Amino acid sequence: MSELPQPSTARGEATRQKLLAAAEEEFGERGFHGASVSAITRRAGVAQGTFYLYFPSKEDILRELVRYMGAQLREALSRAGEGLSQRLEVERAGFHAFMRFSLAHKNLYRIVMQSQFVDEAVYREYYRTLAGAYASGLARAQALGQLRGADPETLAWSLMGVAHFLGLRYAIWEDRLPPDEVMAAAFAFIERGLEPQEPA
Amino acid sequence: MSELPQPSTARGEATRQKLLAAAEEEFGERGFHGASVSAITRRAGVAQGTFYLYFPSKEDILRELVRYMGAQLREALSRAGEGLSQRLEVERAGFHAFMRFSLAHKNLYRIVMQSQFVDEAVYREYYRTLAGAYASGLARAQALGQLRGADPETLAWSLMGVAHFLGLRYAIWEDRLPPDEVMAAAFAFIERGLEPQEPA
Amino acid sequence: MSELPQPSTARGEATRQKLLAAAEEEFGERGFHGASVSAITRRAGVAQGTFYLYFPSKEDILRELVRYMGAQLREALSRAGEGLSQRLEVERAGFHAFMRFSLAHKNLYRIVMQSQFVDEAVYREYYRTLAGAYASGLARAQALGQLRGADPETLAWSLMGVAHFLGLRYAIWEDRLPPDEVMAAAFAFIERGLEPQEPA
Amino acid sequence: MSELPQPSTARGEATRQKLLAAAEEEFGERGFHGASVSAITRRAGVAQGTFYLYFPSKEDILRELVRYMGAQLREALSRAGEGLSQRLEVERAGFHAFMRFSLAHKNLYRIVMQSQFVDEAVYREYYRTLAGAYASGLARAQALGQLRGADPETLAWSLMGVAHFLGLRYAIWEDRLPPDEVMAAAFAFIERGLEPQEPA
DNA sequence: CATGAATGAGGCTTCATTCAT
DNA sequence: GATGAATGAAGCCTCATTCAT
Repeated sequence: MSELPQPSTARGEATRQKLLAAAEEEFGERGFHGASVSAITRRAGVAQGTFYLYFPSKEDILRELVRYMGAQLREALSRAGEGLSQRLEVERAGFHAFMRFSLAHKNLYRIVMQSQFVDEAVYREYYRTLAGAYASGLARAQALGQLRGADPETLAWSLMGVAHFLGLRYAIWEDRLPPDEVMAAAFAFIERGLEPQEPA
Repeated sequence: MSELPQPSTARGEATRQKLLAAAEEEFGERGFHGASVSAITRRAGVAQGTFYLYFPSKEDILRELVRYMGAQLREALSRAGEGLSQRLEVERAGFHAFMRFSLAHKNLYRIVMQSQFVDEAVYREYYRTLAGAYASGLARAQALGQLRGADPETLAWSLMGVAHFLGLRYAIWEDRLPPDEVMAAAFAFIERGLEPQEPA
Repeated sequence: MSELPQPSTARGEATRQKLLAAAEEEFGERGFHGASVSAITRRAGVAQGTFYLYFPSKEDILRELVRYMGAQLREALSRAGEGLSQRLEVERAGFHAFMRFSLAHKNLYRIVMQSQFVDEAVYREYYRTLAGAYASGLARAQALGQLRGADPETLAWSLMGVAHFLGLRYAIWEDRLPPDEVMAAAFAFIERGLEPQEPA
Repeated sequence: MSELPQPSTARGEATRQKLLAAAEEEFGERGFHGASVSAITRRAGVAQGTFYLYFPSKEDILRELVRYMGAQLREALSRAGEGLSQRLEVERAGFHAFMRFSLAHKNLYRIVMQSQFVDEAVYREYYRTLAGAYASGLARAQALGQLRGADPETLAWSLMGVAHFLGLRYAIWEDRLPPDEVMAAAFAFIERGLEPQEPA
C-alpha cells in the first residue's frame, strides 16, 4: 500500500534490515524524538544518506516497525492457540504468549506506544486489527457455547486492556514475566468473566 | 517536595495558571514535542521569557500537569463512590465516572500518555498511585466479603486496563461515551469476575 | 500583504536591516543558491537563529529585497525626470539614471534576475509594476503630442529591453557606465523611434 | 574545444541524447537547482551512474545545452533572413522568428537565463556571439546604405533587448506569440529607429 | 556500456533557553 | 513581575558524485 523505495538487490535488502534493526533499538532506548536518524545509521553502520534510500522519512520507518510488530504479535498469539479446542485454554495460552512477547520485544512495545503521537492512524490500526482478530475468535467460541454471549468486541477490548496493563507493569517496567500468582489471579478473574452461565 | 519557583503574588499566580492551561491545550493538540514553549506563551498571552519565571523547563510543566491530572482523576473517582456501600456499585459508578472524566479531559489523557517518553518516573507514579488507591478499596471490600478473594493489586491493574482501553476506544478516539450496551457488556464481564463465589 | 515577523523595538529594526544588507551582498556575490543563511547571519554578525526572527525563510528575504529594489529604482527614475517638460528629455534622463542605478546596485540587479527561479511571481510583479509606471508616463506624453501614437505598453517593454541589455553589457559585466558614444547611439535610435511624425 | 567524453557507439550516442533531452525538460521545469541528476536520469530512463559516463558534472550538461541553444537560435535567425535583400525586412523576419523560437523552446530560454548564475562565462558567450553575428549583419546593411549609420554593436544590443523583453512578456509568460498590434507597434518603433535619414 | 547502492557534506529550519532592559 | 530579542546546538533531509559489480 505504501510507496517505500524498494531495493532491488540482496545487498540492498540487507542494508534495509540493518536499518530496521538499528531503528528498533534506537527508538526503544531513546524514544522516537530522542533517536536521531544519524544515530540510527551509525548503529546500522551505514552513511546518513543511505537511510533515505530505504525510507522516505523518519516517520516512515516507525510506521513500518509498528506494522511489523502488529503482525508478529498476531502471529505469536495465533500460534499459541493452535491445537487448543477450548476457548478458555486459548485465552490462557494467549495471555502467557502475550507476556512472553512483551518481554522479548520491549523496544517494539515502546515503539507502538510512541506511534500514537507520531501517526495516530497506524496506532489505531494496530489496535483495531488486533481487536478485530481477537473478537472474531471470541465470537466463534460463543457460537460453540464455550463463552458467555456478551458483545465480542467489548470483550476483546477489555481483555486487551487487562493484558496490556499487566504486561506494562511486569514485562516493561520490571523486566520479568508476571509472577505465577498474578497470572493466576488475573486469569481467574477473566475466566469467571467469560465462562458461560452453565458450565459446559 | 517540588522545587518549582513559587509565585508570591496573585498576579503571578494568575500568569502561572494561564501557562498551565495553555500548555495543557498545546500538549494535548500537538503532543509534547510538537508543542513549543513559544506556542504555549503565545496562547497564554505572555512573553516567551515569562515561561521560565514559573517553570524551570518544558518538561517540568508536563510533570506538573501529569500530577495534577492524577489528583483530579482520583478525586473524581472517590467522589463517584461516595455513599455507596456495595463495592460492585462503587465499581460501576467508578467506571462511568472514568469515562466521563476521560471525555472531559482528553488533553490531559494524552499528556499522561506522553509523559511516558519524557519522564517515565512521573508516568509510573501516576499509575502506581492510582493502582494503590484502587487496590486498597478492593481489599476493604474483600474483607467485607463483597468481592472474591483474589490479589487486589492484580485486580486493580486488570480493571484499570479494561477502563483504559474502553476509554481510549470511545472517549479518546470517538469523542463520546461508550454506548450503553458496551458499558453493560463490560460491566457484566467485570462483575462476574469480581463477585464472591457465593453471593453475599 | 505579507505576514513577516515584525520587530517591535529599535534594536530589532537594526538587526533586520543588518540582515537585509548582508543578504544583499551574499546573494549578489554567490547567487541565491550559493548563499547560505549561515553566511548571511555571519556577515550580519548575528546568530543563525536570529535570521528566522525576521524572515520566515530564505526565500522571503529575497522577495523583500526584490520589492525593495523595485521601489528604489522607480523612485530613482521618477526623480530623474522631475522638472523636465519634454518627454524625450525625460527618457534621456531616465536612461542615464538607470545606468547609474544599475552600476550602483549590481547586487540588487542580480537578485532580481535570480528571483525568476525562486519565486516567479515577484519577478513578474517587478517588471509589471515598472512597465505600468513607464507606460503611463508615455501615454501622458502622447496625449500632449510629444510622442508618436504607438501602444504605450509595447513601447514601455521595448524601452525596458534596450535599457536592460545595455545595463547588463556595461554596468553589470564591465562595471562601468556605457561609453558616451554608446549612450548617444542608443538614444538616437530611441529618439527616432519615439518622436512624433511631424516634430512638435 | 570541448573536454566532454565522447561516446563512440550509436547506442552511447542515443543515451547521451536522452540525457540531454531529459535535462532540458527538468531544468526548464524546475530550474537548475531544483532539478536533480537523479530526476534527469529517471526521466531519461537510465541509471544514475550513467549520467557521469557522458557528462563530467551537472554544470557541464547545462553548458552544453546553452551552447546548443545558441547555435539553434542563430540558425533559426539566419534561416529567417535568407533570400531577403532589404535589411528592414530581415529585421522583421528575424523578430518573428525569434518569437516563434522562444515559444517553441521555453525550456531552453529558461536554461540560458539560469546559466547566468551557474557559469557566467557561457552566458556571456551566448549573448556575445549572438550580438556579434547580429552586429555584423547590421554593419553590412549600413555599408549598403540600408540603415542609419549608428554603432552597430549598440544597435544589436538594443534590438536584442527589445526582442528579449517582448519574448519574455508574451512567449514565456503568456505562452503565446505577441499579438499582431504589439508586433506592429514594436516594429514601427524599431524601423523608425533604424532607417536611414533619407530613405534609400 | 550500464547499473544502482552508497557516500557524506551541507543546507534550512526549529526550538529550548538566556539575558539585558 | 514581565518582556522579547538573541542564541546556538541539533535535527532532518537532499543531492552531486563515486564505485563495485
